[in-house]
Amino acid sequence: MDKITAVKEAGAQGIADQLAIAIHEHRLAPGAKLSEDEVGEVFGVSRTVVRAALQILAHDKMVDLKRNRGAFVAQPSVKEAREVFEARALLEPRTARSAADRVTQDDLAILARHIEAEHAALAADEPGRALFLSGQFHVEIARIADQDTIAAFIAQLVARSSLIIALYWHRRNALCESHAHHALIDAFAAGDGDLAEELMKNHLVDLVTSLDLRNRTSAPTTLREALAK
Amino acid sequence: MDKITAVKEAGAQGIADQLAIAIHEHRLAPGAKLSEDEVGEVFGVSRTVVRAALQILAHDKMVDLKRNRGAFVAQPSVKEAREVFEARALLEPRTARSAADRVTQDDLAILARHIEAEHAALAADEPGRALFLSGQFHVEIARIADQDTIAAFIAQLVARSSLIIALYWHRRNALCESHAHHALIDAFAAGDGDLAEELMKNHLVDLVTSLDLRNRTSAPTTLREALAK
DNA sequence: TAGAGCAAGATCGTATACAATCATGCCTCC
DNA sequence: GGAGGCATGATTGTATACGATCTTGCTCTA
Repeated sequence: MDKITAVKEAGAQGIADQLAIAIHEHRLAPGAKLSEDEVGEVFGVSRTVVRAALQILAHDKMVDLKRNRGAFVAQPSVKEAREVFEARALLEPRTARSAADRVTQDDLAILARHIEAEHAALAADEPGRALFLSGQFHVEIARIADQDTIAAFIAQLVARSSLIIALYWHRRNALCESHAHHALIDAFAAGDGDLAEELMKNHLVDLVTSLDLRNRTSAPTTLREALAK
Repeated sequence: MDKITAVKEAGAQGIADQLAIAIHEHRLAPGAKLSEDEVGEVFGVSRTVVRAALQILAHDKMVDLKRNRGAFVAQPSVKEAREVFEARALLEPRTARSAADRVTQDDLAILARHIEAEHAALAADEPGRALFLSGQFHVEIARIADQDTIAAFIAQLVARSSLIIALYWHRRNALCESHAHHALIDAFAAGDGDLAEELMKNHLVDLVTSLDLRNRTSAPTTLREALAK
């Protein structure tokens, strides 16, 4: 309730942020319908501002806007999933290197707190929130590199990655992420750009290989899949 | 008139596209005001859809939305300009390599037509249109690489580059672009990914060095600049 | 005469009302 | 009994009206 009034003051962007976090934390599953009336009622605003929020999310590819049908949480296809991680592979390693060159003690403390919060979320049995924080870790690195433009791209790609993980997650090794992030912090602390770039590259490869991206389950195959079973 | 009715059917995205092209072709200068009423009257739609179009452009950083003030064509800062070309340097060379591996005869013909149209625009004394086509050449390469996600990023970066060029263009050597693009086509035709990647890398460096990004003229310095003169 | 306060105009932000479109269930006809 | 068509309900698309905020020019006072 308190959160909602704060959101109302922030306008459409605030509502978009709240919805994005809910999607990011897997509290809204891919394919879920976001009715304008319903969302508006929840946040206590009219459809006008809800529509603006949904447009923001649609532009970030987090929801699909179907004409005269409504807004649905996006269901990235296998091709889209590959493309997202392809883009991350181009952007993030070099950005991690830049971050290693510019990182400050304050930045290191912030990153450490991120990991701490992630562990706390896992301990509290909130895996969705842990995943969200794990993603924010990557965005924070771009911020440290002082690259706002690239950071915006990475933020979008991380959010889409969350949807991809919701759809295609296969291996259940939640711990590997933390180790990779810890190793990155160590590389930052040592100011080792080469190592940071390499670690990030490998970390992204690990992420992709933990997914099941064989071309069987495409986006609009839900009904066919139910049939096959 | 004919164009406007077509846009009206395309809705907000159509209006956003038209405005984006006008900005891209330097027919709308950085800082120009885009009044909702005025735009709505021009396209024959209400403010509702105009607002949606302006939001799309704002999300792509082509217009600045100032609360209770209105929408203005963006004026990228020097920092933003550097960041845009930094991002392009990360994305485009590797994408050019992928394109070289996947290019077809049809693709080569399309690229050739792009350059042809660019020359025609220059001959017709439409340098803005030539610049627009020159940018689309880069987007087309991402499309050839079959990377829709990266292509969307590059499209945004190219559009922002157009604003940056409008603000910071220095050297007046319009021909170098065509040569670089011709060389890229040759590399594609030869299927030489290494060469394509290197050519694109150098091409982007050339673009940056043709700009004057010394930190004197920041975004909100228009009045101070007028004073100094 | 210069500056501060105020008021009027313009423009944006939001809500609501109406129109258009699509999905779904029912009815009729074959 | 099944399939096609139609009507109804729900939901989105668009326009318009009203309220909030900012700009700007005027006036009054020191």
